[in-house]
Amino acid sequence: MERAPTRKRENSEQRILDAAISLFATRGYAATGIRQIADKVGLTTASLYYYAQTKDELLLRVMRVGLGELLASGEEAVAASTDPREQIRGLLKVHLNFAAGNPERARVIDNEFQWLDDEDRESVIALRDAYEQLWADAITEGCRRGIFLVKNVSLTRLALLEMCNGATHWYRANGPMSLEQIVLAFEDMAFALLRTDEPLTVAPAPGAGLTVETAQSPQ
Amino acid sequence: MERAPTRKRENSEQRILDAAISLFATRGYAATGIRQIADKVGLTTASLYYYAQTKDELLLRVMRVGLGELLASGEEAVAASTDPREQIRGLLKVHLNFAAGNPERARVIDNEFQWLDDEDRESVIALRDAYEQLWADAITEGCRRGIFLVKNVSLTRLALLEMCNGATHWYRANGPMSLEQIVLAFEDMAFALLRTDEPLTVAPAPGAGLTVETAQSPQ
DNA sequence: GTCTATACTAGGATAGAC
DNA sequence: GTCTATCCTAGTATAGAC
Repeated sequence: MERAPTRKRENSEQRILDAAISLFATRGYAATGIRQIADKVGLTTASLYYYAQTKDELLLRVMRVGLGELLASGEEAVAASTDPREQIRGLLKVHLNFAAGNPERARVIDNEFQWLDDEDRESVIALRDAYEQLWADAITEGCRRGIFLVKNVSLTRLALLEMCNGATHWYRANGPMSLEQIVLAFEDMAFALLRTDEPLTVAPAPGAGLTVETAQSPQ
Repeated sequence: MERAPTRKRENSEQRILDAAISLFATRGYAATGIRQIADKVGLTTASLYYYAQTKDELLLRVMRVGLGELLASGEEAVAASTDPREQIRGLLKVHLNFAAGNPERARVIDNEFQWLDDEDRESVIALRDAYEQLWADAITEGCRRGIFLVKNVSLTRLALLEMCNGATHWYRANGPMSLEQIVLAFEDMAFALLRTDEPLTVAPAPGAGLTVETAQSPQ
């Protein structure tokens, strides 16, 4: 029937979620009051309850939507190539775009899921695990083919993701490095990590043959 | 005169700090009530105020002590050798021992300094910066000598530290990897990161100007 | 859809007895 | 050194008018 209420609803709904993201990111979920959210949107607390029945429903929605997008983008990136190197490149781009493109939302998703109740947390962690599995699969497949050389897939995956998430702490849109430059820099670091060090542990004599292992099969 | 009050005081004081660390780590500073701290120690909230005049004085003490220890250990590790590789090895060991040896305290130090007032936060960040500078100096010196090859010292330092801090999230004392094994694995990853891929394809002219950026914010 | 008004709980902090 | 008792503020959430 009438469209006005719907338009209005979508407006306030999104504004409430945006305000929640911003406050959850800077003050943490627990320290954020619904009064603050309401103030930021320009509504009263009572009005918030028209859109969400509890405070943690807001958090849940932020996480479900965000992780859903991340997972979808990740799956798309992985599907774009069968070459593990290209898959990692794609995942890096997706992850850094996500982390730097909306660092507040990324920080909330990263840090606040302890506040969800058991059931919700489980469903959110399932999304996160599915996403991390994309990385694990690409790394494992790269190792299987001898393109990557890592001793411990899980440790490497954690190091890579942790490294990328660091960007949510220091990335600024108007900083000295563009997002493209950052992606390139992280590609360098990621591919450095994806080769085990052992073949390199002998310090190269300067000037002498700086033989660097290129990606090659172990046989 | 009497020693009893002193002994008593030191006992409760440490117990209060330990309880605060544990609660700040699992629930966050803002979501932790002084009533919870008091309950955990077995005192009343009024008694807490005998030891600390405000809640954030507890947080400040945790951070000052912790970062002070970390900085001292870091300086010791760096002083133990002039070889940047050994310095990095020492810093890795110090950092991982700190992060895994008391992950709760490490998480508090890492995540909660936003709650300090401006003056206290400044002094705490100065400690953290001094510690991070140890890493930056070791990396820079390694690059100067042509031992390390990194494009961006700050980005690499951040990636390394972020990677290590990840251990506070997943390390368990009774997990499948011992702390020694983890240190070794991180040494591999760290030294992999400290050589960028690209410059290695060209043998660096030894001693010649391998111009390396000095420490600065990565952006 | 948004409001006013309000219920109820828990927060940090203090005074003063023991 | 630790307590009881209490102040005041801010928290989430709800009822019901408009």
